[in-house]
Order: sequence, then C-alpha cells, then structure tokens
Amino acid sequence: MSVSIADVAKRAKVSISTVSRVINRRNIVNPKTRERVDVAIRELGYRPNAFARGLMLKKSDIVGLVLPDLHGEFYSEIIRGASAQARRDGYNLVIASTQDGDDSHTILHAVSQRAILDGLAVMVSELNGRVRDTLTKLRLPFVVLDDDIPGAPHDSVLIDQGSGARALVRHLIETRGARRIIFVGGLETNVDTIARFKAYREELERAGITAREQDVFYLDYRYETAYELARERACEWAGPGSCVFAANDEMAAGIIAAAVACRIKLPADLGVVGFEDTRIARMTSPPLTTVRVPMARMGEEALRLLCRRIAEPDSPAVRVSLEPELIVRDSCAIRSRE
Amino acid sequence: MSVSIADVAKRAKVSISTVSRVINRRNIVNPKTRERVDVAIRELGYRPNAFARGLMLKKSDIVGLVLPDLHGEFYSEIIRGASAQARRDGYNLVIASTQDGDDSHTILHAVSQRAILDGLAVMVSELNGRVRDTLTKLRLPFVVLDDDIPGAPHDSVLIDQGSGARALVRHLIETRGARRIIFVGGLETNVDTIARFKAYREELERAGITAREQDVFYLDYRYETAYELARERACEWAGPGSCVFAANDEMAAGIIAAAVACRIKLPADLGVVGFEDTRIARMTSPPLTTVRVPMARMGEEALRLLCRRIAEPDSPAVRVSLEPELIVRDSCAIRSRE
DNA sequence: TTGTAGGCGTTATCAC
DNA sequence: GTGATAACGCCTACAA
Repeated sequence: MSVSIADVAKRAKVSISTVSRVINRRNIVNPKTRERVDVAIRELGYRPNAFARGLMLKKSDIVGLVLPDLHGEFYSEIIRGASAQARRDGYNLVIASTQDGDDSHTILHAVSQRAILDGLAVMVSELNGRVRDTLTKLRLPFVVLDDDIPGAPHDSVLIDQGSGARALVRHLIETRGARRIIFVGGLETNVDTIARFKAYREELERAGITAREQDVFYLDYRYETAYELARERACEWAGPGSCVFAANDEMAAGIIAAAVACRIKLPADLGVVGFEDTRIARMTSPPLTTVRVPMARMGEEALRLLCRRIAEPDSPAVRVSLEPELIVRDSCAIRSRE
Repeated sequence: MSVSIADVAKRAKVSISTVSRVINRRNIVNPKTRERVDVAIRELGYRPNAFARGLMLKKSDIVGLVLPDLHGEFYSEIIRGASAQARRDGYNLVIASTQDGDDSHTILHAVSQRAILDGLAVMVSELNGRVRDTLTKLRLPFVVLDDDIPGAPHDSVLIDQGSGARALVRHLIETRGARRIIFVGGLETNVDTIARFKAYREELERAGITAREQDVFYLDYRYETAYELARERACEWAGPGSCVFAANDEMAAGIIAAAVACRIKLPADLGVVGFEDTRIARMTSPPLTTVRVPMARMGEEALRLLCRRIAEPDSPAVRVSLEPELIVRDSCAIRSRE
C-alpha cells in the first residue's frame, strides 16, 4: 500500500542501497543516477518510513516536555520557547502535563512508554527522590526545569528568583523610599513564593527595616483573592512610605484595583509591585513595576541543554541560571518625599 | 546494550513469540508461563522497542497539533484541551507552530517528515487550497480547526462566532438600550474579526439602527492600541446610549482604562463589551461583559475527532460547531433610562 | 499452548 | 559508484 524504498529503487532501476544513499549522503552518488532517483522519489511521493529508520538509527528526533500544569501564561511561554528551540535543533516536541490528580510518575510513564523519545525536559511541582528515580530508570537523557538541587548529576535550568526579588525590594527601599513593605505571596508551600519571601526578608533586614508579621500574607496567586484582601486592608496599608510586594502580577493587579476602589491614590499613597511581567503588567492603571521572568528563555534553554546532552551524553552536567530583570513602570513611582 | 524481547525469552526459557503474546494478548498464554515471562520482564526492566513495534503495527500513538502561533491564552487553552483529550485517548501530542516567517507548508512538512504521526490537527491562519493540498498529500488522518468550509471532505471543529457576536449585540440593544455601538476589531483581514463584524452589522440592521462608518475601527487586538484610540475618541463616544464592542477582551480592557482616564463613568456613560472571556475579563473595573469562547473545548473536540478518524478512517466527515456563551458582568450594565 | 520462520522498511558492511 | 545482504526488534501466520 504505502510506497517503500524498494518501489523507488525499481522505478529508478537502481538498487535499494543507492536510493538510501541519495537520501542520506547524496554527494557520494553519481549525479546522473542521483537525478533518476530523485525523479522516482518525487513521482512516487515517497517518504522514508520513520519507524524503520528509527529502528536502525535508534533515534526519533522527538523530545518530550513534561509540565506540572498547562494553565496560564507561565507554562504557555515555556512551551513557546521550547517549541522554537526544538525546531531549530531539528526535533519535534511532545507536550504532556499532569492533570486531574495523577502524579508525575504516571505522566512520565505514559509519555515514555507510548512515545519514542530521544530525551525529556521535565518540570514537576515536587521533584522528590522518587521522581528522579523513575527519571533515571527511563535511561533517557533529561533536563530539569526550575528545581534547584546544587550538585545534582543532571542538567538543569532555573530562574534566580532571589536576585529578582532582591532587586525589586531594593528598588522599593532605595528609589521609592519605602519603609513598610507588605508581602502578598502565593501558597506558603510554593517554591517560588518561598524564594521570593526569603529575598524580601533579607533585603528588609539589610535596610534595617523590621519586617512585621502582620504584613505578610499567603494567598493563591489569583486576582480575586488579592482583590478581596486589599479591599479590607488597603486603607490600613496606605501611607507615604508603604508598598505592597505581590508575588505575581495577577495579585498585584487585584490589589491595585481594590486600592483604586478604596479611593487610595496610586502610587502616591501606596506603591504596588508585581512579579513575572506577564501581559497584564501593562494593563493596570498605573502600569505595574515588576520583575521580568524569562519564561520563554527557560523553555528555550531547557531544550538547548537537552539536545546537547543527546548529542554528547557524557558531557558534564550543566546548570543554567537565568537572571530576571527589574522592570520599572509607574505603580511605584519615585520617592514621595525627598 | 538495550534489553530486547530475545533477552526476556531466554531468561524465561520460552520462545520470543510467547513473550510477544504475554505483552499483546496475555490471556491466550498459560498462566504459569505468563508469570515466568512477567518476572523476566520486570527483572530485566524490559520495555518494547517502539520503533520495531510501529514498523509492524504501523502506529505510533502520536498525533500532532499544528497552530499558527503560540502566543497568548487562546492557543494555550487549545493546547490544554487537546493535551488532555489526547491522553484520554492514549495518544501523545506533538505541538508545532509556524514561526519567524515560515509558512504553514514548512511546518507541516517539518512535523510530518520527522515525527511519526498517526494523525494531525491543524489550525492555520490561511487554509487555502495549497495548504489543504499538502495536507491531503500527507495521507494522514487530519482535522481542521476554526476554518469553516461548508461541505469540506474533512473533519473540522469551529466556533460559531456569529452566534456569539449576535447575542452580544442583541444584549447591548435590548437589555442596555444601546442606540450607538462602536465596533473595534482586529485586523480587517482577520477571519474572526470579519465574522464578528458581520454579525454586528446584521443585528444593528435588524434593530433598525444605522451603522455609521466612522464608528468602525480596525486595530490589532492589542491593549495598547485600543487604549490610544479610546484616549482620543472616548469623550466623543460617551453618551447614555453608547457602547463599544471590542472584538477581544484585551482591547476592551484598553478602552475601559482609557475611558476611566478620561473621567468617563462606566458603565453609565459608556458601555464596553469584549470577546473571548480570557482571564483579564474579570480583571477590568468594572468587570467585562463578554462572550465566552470555548477554547479548551475546541482543542478537546479536535482531538476527539482526530482519534475517531484514526480508528475509523472511512467514517463520514464531521463538522462540530461550538457555541459561545454570553457572559454578563458589569461593564455594560442595565439600560440607563427606562 | 507453544515454537519456528518470514517479513515489516531502513541503514550499514561488505564485496564488486 | 553501485549492488547484495545482514542486521535492527518486533509481530503473526503456520506448524507442532
């Protein structure tokens, strides 16, 4: 039914091996016969069977990207970066994510059983020993995203959360002259929130500001909950030296909206900063000062690393750390008193 | 190096075919030998070679999803829906998108050459004859997203833009009592914009309202440009019977922000509605009345159709049309005068 | 119920 | 420069 290399060979009146040669190393075959073969290929609409090919070459040119979730701009951008880099390296990209309660193992198995992967880029919410175990058992080149295990024997790419958060808090204190900074994080167990909070606390100490416990809140990264919180507290927060450090842009947007609803003047009476620099950071009024997290870059670097490891399996493990960038807009303008 | 079926056979002291049987049709083999084989498989950590398997079965359990772009919530949600459904059907999902100037053909070829796909779900910006041509030449089961060609010989899933837009405009006119509706679209050539504009115009006529040419604008779906436009025009637009119909939420958000900046009272003096019901629709003040476009559903349905077609290649072509849903929030509240 | 043998479509290793 | 032929790892008649 499907046209095979033998059909081409017959039509071009050459042997199978010659056809194979013009496909893989066309320069070592006589131009005239090569031409004949090319014609035959075109006429028959021949396309090499990838299975047979893979069987010989032990290579599928497919790599996988496993994510803990597919909701929101964060993952979407990682996919975008990864997809672009995969294509540049000549690979196709399989996307998978844990969903509806199944855990990382399930998805790792599902993906690697069914698919024919040359490698795997993995980001999981909890990269515990067990996950890393199944990962190595797969005997597949792999790289880990956004999980910092110093000295780990595998490639990893991560974002220096601390550096970004520190720059942000320093900006608040030094440029804005903030003396009181309210921290609104995501879940208390979230790794990003933890990293950002740590930096927040350190910078506060460095500046000799005492961090008050009642100024720290843990929510869920969502606009609505942040809005509600701020609706209740904003009046108490407001003051010339006050700022809110929200652990992501969406919550920052909620806080801004609530503050406006409370007739608080932004940024004069309350500064607000976010984190991530997602699309909405440009859509708040005033536009949001935030930290740009290179999400697409992360996907890109992960794939670059992965493809390199596939090519050179024994090269030493690499750890790429991406620097976030402070983006100053208007939600936390210049210090209110000189 | 890698453990093959022969190794398992040797270890279990059975023939290769027996091992193959316990893998594929375990019930037809004696429980005792089956047990022996199972043990051997586990001890050796054997996993069938997917290439060899595919070579026989002519099946990879991988399907592809080709998108015109990977930016933004729209595509991200499609991927999410598609990914979930693929997994439910036992398939892995390869994602690819056109990028940096290359066209649909390039990506279609790249994907189908390298990968080993059982089928393809395709969404392209311009599904002209040429694309459909290469698509059929691939001799792959495929389904088309968001491109309405009545009577086309392939499966397709699309969103009934017109129905959503009509419901929205009718809401504006009947509930709000709008007498003047400003239309702010994306690019004039964009299919979605065209469909939404058509519905807009029809409903206006039906209500006996004359559509004024100077009330129709074509932008680019972005917040910033919509903001600028509204910054200039909002004062002129404002009025008790006035509404703005933005062709997506992001532009609607821009218009709201600009109107607020112009000290126009929303929704009293100007109603604003969007389209898509993305995340930002809940983040504007006031929250946006809009039309929910079932993006994830689209990805999901596309994959459902695709997998069905792979299973039954000769079933008649199906055309699934998804209904958007009017979401009433506050950006265009009840009619201002009774 | 189990084993033997042929074939799936390639690429690689030889000879010629 | 070209042509046989043996892998690659698996599935499936067919025979036992």
